[in-house]
Amino acid sequence: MKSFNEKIWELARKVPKGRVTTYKILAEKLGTRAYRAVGTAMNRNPNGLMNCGYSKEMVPCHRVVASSGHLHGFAHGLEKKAELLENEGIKIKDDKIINFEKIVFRP
DNA sequence: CGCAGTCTAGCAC
DNA sequence: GTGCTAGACTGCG
Repeated sequence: MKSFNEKIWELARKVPKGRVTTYKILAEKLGTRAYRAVGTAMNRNPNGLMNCGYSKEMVPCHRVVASSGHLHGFAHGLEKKAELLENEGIKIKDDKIINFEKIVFRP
């Protein structure tokens, strides 16, 4: 039985490059409504903040945003998060994802 | 904009 | 070991 936290990373890891997901979706997939717990798990993810990027075992925290497509808190700073997303082809404007409904990954 | 609901992790006793 | 607080959220008033 994987830990709650492990499940979160597993789902987040499934998000393809150039796509994003939301805390809500992840929580729903886990069959819970603890959206906060999802964010907490991400913040405490043992993969290491520096691994929030381009390794296969990574957990792309920067691809996980609020349900409204707005960038919420990020340990590295929202500017860093926006930078990573733009690097994947995702446009960010005023800390918000453009065409969010088009790139959001919903299993 | 502000309050309540839900779950985990961390700190205190 | 048990209990309480805080937190990368969301929905409703």
